[in-house]
Amino acid sequence: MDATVPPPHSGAGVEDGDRQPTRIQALNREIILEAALEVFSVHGFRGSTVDQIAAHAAMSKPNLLYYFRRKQDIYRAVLERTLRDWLVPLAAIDPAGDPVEELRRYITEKLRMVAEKPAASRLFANEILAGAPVMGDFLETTLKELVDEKAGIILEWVRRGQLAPVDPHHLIFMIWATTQHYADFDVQIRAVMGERVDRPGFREQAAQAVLTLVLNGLKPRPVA
Amino acid sequence: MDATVPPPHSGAGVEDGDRQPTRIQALNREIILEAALEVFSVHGFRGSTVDQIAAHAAMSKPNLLYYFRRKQDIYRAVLERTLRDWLVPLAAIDPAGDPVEELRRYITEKLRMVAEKPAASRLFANEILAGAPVMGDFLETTLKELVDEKAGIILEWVRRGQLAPVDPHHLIFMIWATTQHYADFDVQIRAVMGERVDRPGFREQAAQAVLTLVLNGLKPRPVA
Amino acid sequence: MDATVPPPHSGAGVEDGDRQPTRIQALNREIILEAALEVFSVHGFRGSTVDQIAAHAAMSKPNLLYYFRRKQDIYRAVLERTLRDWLVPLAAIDPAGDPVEELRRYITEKLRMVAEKPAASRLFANEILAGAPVMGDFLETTLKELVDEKAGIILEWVRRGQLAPVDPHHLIFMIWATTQHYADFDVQIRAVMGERVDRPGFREQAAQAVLTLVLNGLKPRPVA
Amino acid sequence: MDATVPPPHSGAGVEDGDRQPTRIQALNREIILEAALEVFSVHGFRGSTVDQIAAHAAMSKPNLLYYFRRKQDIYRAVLERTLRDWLVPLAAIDPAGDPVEELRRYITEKLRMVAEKPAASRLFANEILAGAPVMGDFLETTLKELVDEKAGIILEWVRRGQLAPVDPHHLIFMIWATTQHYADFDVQIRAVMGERVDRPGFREQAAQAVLTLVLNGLKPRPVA
DNA sequence: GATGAATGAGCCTTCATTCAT
DNA sequence: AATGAATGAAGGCTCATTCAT
Repeated sequence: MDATVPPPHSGAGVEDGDRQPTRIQALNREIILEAALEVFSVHGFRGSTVDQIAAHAAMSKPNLLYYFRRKQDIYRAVLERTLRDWLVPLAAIDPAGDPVEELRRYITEKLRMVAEKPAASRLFANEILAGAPVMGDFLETTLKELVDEKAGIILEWVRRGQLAPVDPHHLIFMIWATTQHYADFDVQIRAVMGERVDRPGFREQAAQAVLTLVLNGLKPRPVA
Repeated sequence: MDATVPPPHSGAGVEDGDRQPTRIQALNREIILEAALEVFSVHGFRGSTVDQIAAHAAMSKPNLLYYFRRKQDIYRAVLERTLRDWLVPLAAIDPAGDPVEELRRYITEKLRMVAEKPAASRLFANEILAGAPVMGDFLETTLKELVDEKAGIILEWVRRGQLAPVDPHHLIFMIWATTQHYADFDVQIRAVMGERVDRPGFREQAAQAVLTLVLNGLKPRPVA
Repeated sequence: MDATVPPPHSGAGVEDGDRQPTRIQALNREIILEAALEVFSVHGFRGSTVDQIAAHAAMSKPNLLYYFRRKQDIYRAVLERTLRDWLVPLAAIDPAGDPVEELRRYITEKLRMVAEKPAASRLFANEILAGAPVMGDFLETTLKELVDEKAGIILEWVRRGQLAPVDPHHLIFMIWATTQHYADFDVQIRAVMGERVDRPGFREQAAQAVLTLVLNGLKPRPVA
Repeated sequence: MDATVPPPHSGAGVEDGDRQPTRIQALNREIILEAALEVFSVHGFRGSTVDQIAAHAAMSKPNLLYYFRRKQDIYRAVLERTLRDWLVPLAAIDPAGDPVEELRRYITEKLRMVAEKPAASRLFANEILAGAPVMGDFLETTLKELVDEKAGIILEWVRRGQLAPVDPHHLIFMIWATTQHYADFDVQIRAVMGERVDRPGFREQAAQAVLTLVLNGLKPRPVA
């Protein structure tokens, strides 16, 4: 409708040039992303409103949009930022290490992350439930490559008899499922467990259960 | 029966009087619930629109609202209906049966249900991620009671040495996590596994992996 | 962001299928287009608001948008509808007729149309001033072809000595300019002429002036 | 001079005090007005944004508003400035000169101005189409007086038989219409004429056509 | 039973304008 | 003289819901 005129907003906003962000910019972006994580992780993209995020960030809506021009931009930013951290523990699996030990470390680390930032886990869950409209590419490229690599390592361990014979991909899925479950289904767990969830030691107890089941199932057994 | 006064009851529409629903009414309600499941399971309650559901049901929006007066009513109905089926396999765990066999049956049954109606699993996931605003009560009452009961059974099995020492609640959570994961994170699994997902045998392979890990982890081991 | 779900609004609105419009639909669309003409012709596309149009149409904004889903759609509809009528007088120029008489008829007809629907003329003026973002294609195809055809006729008249030697395109532009001026610059004319504008006979006087100048300038003159 | 109290005058910004504008101030005002002309002339007042103007002026929005505190102020300034020049050729019509020659000069001069600053012409057109909300007063006073005066001169020429009998006001309108048309409807003319518009000689050709038609129509004719 | 028509409330986004530096 | 940051007030459009037929 308007090809003759430069797009609006070209003289404003924060994402314009490539200038270094000022201190207040960095701070506010941080605040916004934190707030957005909180909101998006509960209601998903479509169910969340910019108003909610602005309220969480204690910021006026237009000011929030001064930092991220579109709701999508905020969403993408939170998602990407969290994605960066998310794969670190998996990537750290060392083919030269002891199989069971490596897996134990991976699971433990993952549980720690999930306990520390359950909202991040829920954000992913929501995105994937919605069909991964934004994260789709990432899943099919970066994630797939990493998983395939690590699956290869696990397969090798199995071949060498260092692990019970298990399909490595499914093993990885199971670790994801069990570790993230404590964040994603937190409400359900609280409903069932009641106050026990907040007692000290609950996290350790959960970790113990996950490790016991997964690792015991993996340890090569004497032929019986 | 004055038409100018809104009907006093909540679930209005067709459920009004005490008349039996006609065949077409029952059919349409069925169609709507099926459509609603499809839509809500992807976008959650807030992210879904009545329009989408109406479109899926190939029905006009006012007609749909004739059967369920409010979006919430549809949501609640589809949720409740699915809940009824959902707990059957868990409830079926028999204290008198063989522990490993009972668990194997439970897991297998759960995987079958999830594979057959993945949308139902996603509907729950969405509801719980959103904080279980509707299902909350159910979780804290019906579900909790059932889980506690079954946890008692498992605990007894452990005491008797029929199972490795595992916290029964966490065991149940892990079974939930791993079985539902294949539905809830389907998109991710497809992204990572590619076409393999649609090959025959994939489901069996997944079942095998879940069973292997969980059950092997549970079988009482020789003192080593 | 949402490729997995059919586009919203698919079950609503009026433009959906190819069904015949009901009587009330036709009526309301008419009312809306009339109101839109009034508003767009004054403020142009970007300067007009859907609110204004709705107010002019004595209709709520969402109801208006029920008939035309986007502001653009309304604009395009008014424009296209007016375009249809706009070229009729030009198209009617008959190569077999008397040149001066044909032009007189054209000018007179154009003045009549402009006097009857000055808003239509202003709508065009606005669209063209804005760079014809919507009408551009039409100008370069339909209009150009028609003008070229009629220019050919005029040129032939000139060649035969039936008209003074004038570039036919420029002649057409001048007729457009002078006839539309009375609508487009109405405010200015009123400011300068005061009440005289509303006196009976003003229109005829204007027509006389236009005809006198243009046609006298065109009549072939004795070689002097 | 208290900084916490808003300045009492309307045209604030740099025009504040009685200080002479520095060189850079004058320059920037010039740049802004030039940019504003470009933008307002295309989209009109309501359709234009301060952002667009700032972008055209390669200036930050707050800085622009430092020079003109409100969008209206810029608009008014650019309009008034252009108005000053606009009437010069009309004012120059000399009652003592040769009628046809005077008109030829007026038309030629007007065409030159319009060709040189088409944006100015479009700015007027937009303002008048919008109902002359800002220029209204000017039209009813200054312009009307000038036109009336010149109309008197023309009338006298007609009376003396130096011009064909034409209503002088309408004659002036026609000259305005035809001369400004080439700027205001430039897009349309380009669409119809194609590349010919940019060929050398096009302007002269247009001038010739306008002069031929208008002046031939005016030359007193032998009684026929 | 079914649907066309209508609307208040809300949501994303833009924009003129102000504030602080 | 200049700019980053902030905001109230729209504006376009969607959506759940109601009304009338």
